[in-house]
Amino acid sequence: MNVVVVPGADGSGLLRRAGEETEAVADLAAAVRELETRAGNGPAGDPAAGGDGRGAGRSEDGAGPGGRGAGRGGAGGGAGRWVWADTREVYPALLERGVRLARCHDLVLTEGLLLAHEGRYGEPRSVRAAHARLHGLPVPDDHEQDHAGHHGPGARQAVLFEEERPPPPDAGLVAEVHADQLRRIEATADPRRFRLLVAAESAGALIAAEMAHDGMPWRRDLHDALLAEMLGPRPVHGMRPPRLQALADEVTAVFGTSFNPDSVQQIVKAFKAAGTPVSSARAHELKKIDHPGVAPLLAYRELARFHSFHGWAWADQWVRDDRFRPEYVVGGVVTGRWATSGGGALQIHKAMRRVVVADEGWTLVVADAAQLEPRVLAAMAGDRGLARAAGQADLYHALARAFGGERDHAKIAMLSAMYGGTSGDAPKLLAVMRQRFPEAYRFVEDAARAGEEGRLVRSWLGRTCPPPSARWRELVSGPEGSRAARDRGRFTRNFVVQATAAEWALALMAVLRGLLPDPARLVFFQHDEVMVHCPQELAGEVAEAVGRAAEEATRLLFGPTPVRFPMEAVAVRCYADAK
DNA sequence: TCGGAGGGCGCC
DNA sequence: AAAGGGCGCCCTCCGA
Repeated sequence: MNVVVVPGADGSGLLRRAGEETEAVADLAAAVRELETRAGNGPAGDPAAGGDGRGAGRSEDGAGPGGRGAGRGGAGGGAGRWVWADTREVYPALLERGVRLARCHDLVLTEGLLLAHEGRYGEPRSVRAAHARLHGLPVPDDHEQDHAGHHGPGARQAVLFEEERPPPPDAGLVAEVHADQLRRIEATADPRRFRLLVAAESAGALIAAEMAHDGMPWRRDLHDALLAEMLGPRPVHGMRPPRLQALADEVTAVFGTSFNPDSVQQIVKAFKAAGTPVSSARAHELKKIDHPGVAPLLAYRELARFHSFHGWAWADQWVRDDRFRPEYVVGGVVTGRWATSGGGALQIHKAMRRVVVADEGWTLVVADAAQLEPRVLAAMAGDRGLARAAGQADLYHALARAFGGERDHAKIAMLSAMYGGTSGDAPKLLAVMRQRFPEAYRFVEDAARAGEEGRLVRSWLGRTCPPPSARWRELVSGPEGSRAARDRGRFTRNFVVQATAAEWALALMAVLRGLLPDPARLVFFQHDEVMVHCPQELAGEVAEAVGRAAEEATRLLFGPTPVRFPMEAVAVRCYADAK
């Protein structure tokens, strides 16, 4: 049975079960826990669990979402769900109380998916807005509480705008919007797929909150040691670290005293004055010329980037108690990939992986989907030849013969087809692809054509791309029109593949979450890669769950298909040791 | 003083 | 002739 939840002040809230009156409860977490347990989703957490984030990642947090029986808590199930406006407004507080839930329906995320599908991309997604649309009333703007701008743990508690926030909608209104969404889902082109999309997106919202709660293991002592090794001792605020200053001095000595190595303009000007002009200040441009300033400048830039992205200040803000807790934004990318609103979790430099170390007696199970996007294309397009190759562990190797025996040529052909590449050997290789894999070729070409003509495209499950802007429509009928059309064609061409790959990954995580034995926890997700933190003795079981989740995600999306989605999991003590 | 644009580059 | 998808983040620069 579905239960509507509206959070109130001081841990209270409203609950409304289908067909019943709204019930006000003083302790929302306790009431939710009680109902979740009764619904057979397993213990929803230990009442004694405190709010200590680090401890919560360990053991006293109680069983997860139904423990190992909660496979149905994944993306598929049609059983009861918690229905609420926005997972980010409800779930973190429940997690603090040790409550974990199997399934939810996130109305704001779903509204976004539905609006886009209905060709109304970008309209306000709030429950109030949805309700107003439903009744033909004036639609309020989304009250932007996205917390972007004030980053850092605790930003969510920022009281700055507390006064201006409208009171939460009543539970009846929420239930009404939910019912309307269910109707609209049934009206989509393929309701089964769209239901799956909504379930996966909502599961993603739960997972994102849980990962922020549990945090990724992050050894601050190792991080500090790494920084000291690369940059020297920590400087006072605003100063360059010693190693960085030394490189800056070196560059300045070459170019003159007022030279700022962070200034692109000055770099280009300086190389021009030196008689070695460059078309840009990019590393690969600078590497082409012979000048004594190049080496120290590039070394400076690399270190400077490290200092500002992953330095002491970053760690102060994002790492606490040896846990990195970024803020994920589910569906933050138009293709359905996640984004982050702080912490840069999806751009963590590979060199930082050596500070990601499992707790004592625990291990990290790391798995990534190999060659996910071409496999997704093979499955979507129903191309027999490509699907046969995608049945192999190394898709590009299996394709090599079709492209004259060169694995690299097969790879360039596939990437060019998916990204719209046309440089180098791409045209020649795409001609081969068109001949040998006509359905796959046509699939991406059709998507590109749709984009060029200003039409919308959809992912496999029904996520819909944004419409072209008014500016684009202007441009496309002007003198530079073909350029604008091509750009949008490349976007839609890539959208269908990237968005479906994101769906597969979401489904994988949703299923995996339900299969994980307690107290194993998902702690990191990056597009096609997941990390689970678990006691060493569970590593084998977790690795096996990853494989099963990949198979189940494939079955949920594509049904029977010869395409394989290999997901090899390795158990490592340190992230840097994975692959 | 602040915000946006653009460059550059890390991740997928 | 060249031409490549999606992001976030930090920096400089420039104009309101």
